[in-house]
Amino acid sequence: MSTKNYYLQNPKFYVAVDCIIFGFNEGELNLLLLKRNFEPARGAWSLMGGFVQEQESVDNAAKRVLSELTGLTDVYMEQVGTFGRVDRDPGERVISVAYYALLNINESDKELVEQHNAFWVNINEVPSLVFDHTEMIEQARNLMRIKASTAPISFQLLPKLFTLTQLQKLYEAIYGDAIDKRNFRKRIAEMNYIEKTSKIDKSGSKRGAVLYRFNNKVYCKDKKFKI
Amino acid sequence: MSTKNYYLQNPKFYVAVDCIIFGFNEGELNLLLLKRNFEPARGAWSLMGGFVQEQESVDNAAKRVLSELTGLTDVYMEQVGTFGRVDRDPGERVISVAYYALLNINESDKELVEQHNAFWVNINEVPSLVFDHTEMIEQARNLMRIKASTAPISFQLLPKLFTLTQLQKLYEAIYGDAIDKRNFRKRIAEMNYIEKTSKIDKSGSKRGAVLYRFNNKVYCKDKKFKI
DNA sequence: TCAAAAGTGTTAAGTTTACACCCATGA
DNA sequence: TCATGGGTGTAAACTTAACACTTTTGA
Repeated sequence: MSTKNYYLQNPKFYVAVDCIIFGFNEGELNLLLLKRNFEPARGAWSLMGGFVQEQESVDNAAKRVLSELTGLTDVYMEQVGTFGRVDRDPGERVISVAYYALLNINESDKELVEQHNAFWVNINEVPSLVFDHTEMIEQARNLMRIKASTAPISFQLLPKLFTLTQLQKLYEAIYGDAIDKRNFRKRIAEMNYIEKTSKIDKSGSKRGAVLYRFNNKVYCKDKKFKI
Repeated sequence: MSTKNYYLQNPKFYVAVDCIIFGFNEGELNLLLLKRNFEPARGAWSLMGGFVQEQESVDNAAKRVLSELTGLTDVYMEQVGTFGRVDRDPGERVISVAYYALLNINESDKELVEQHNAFWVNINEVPSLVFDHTEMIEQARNLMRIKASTAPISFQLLPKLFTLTQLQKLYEAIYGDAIDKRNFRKRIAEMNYIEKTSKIDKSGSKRGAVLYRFNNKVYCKDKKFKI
């Protein structure tokens, strides 16, 4: 068999990417979902997705699709997995690679989001979704939870300066469980790459809370993280 | 835009699966690798792979490809991830989904393995591989290590009856690190789904070692596992 | 009789959890 | 002056890690 035939005798497929986009605002973990104003499945809720093109890697397709919706580049993304059931998309056979993204809601382009008819939805109030998108979210959420407990990815969801109460609320939303304030702060105090600044946030309380910052350079020295 | 056009304007791709096949024998963790006697990259080492076909899911393609090489069905497999760099396969653009499989070497069909020019290679002595297969193995190994510490998947690599020394050697191979015998056995003793049998294995020592068995029904009751 | 693998408990160190009050401030 | 969120330490429970000798038996 020639090298050429080795490929030629096999079928080709549409390959898509779907993005599970996490955002955090006012103590709530949200997902950015589309209320589809296009076919197929017009009117239904879905993840933001798109097709892989000839001259882009699958990873880059995910970045492009995310940027089409949010205007953001350089966003933290991680592959969740590939969904390849024959009938997962009833219109055509499409193999889809899911990615999750973590971003700061306030940095996203609100106009673009509106144009796409996309909405931030509380992670505990996700509506029914097309195809296997519910399963994708489930897997993404589990992966993200595990990763967030062992690597400092949660800061992607926060502004550069944040209070410890914000950080704790975020972890409570990720884990879906309350965390003891003193134990939490004890653990944070041990990570010297979570740096106290001299700035105070007065928006959340009368007394004001110290603002902290994640210092990636310091983190890279030991790379130990556990919450 | 019509529903039809929605798909039609997009390109299609070859989609492959590649299998990272783990086996355990005589205290060693091995991978089943091909010394390719076919194009492309004839003569080079690679993972066993194959193309996804029209009427099969991606998961089923992985199962089929594994079974073509080993004769085995109902093997424990898990998706590692999708590798989609544009030039990852220099012959043609191919998007590949990697899976790892855990099986008992002695149950595999030795004739089929030989026909494919495949060999069991110690995991610490893996040769250079084609394309991005080295990276696939790296990821698979990490995933498997994490999974093996929190779910009873290691038994897939052992015969139905096994000694505690075998089990310990297996975990030492998975973690690449020595384990304290008494602490290990203490942990095993707490898992009452790892059942002592009345059988003795005399092959590994003069004295003989008690054979144990994994009882999945008992495991399913509490599903707690941690090694 | 001895070499080789099987089997067996205790203690110290470290980690995790539970828990309650004072502080600063703006309204 | 009081309601609100910010900030702080200790002790008990639990988990993990370190460690060495006796047993059995076939060669």
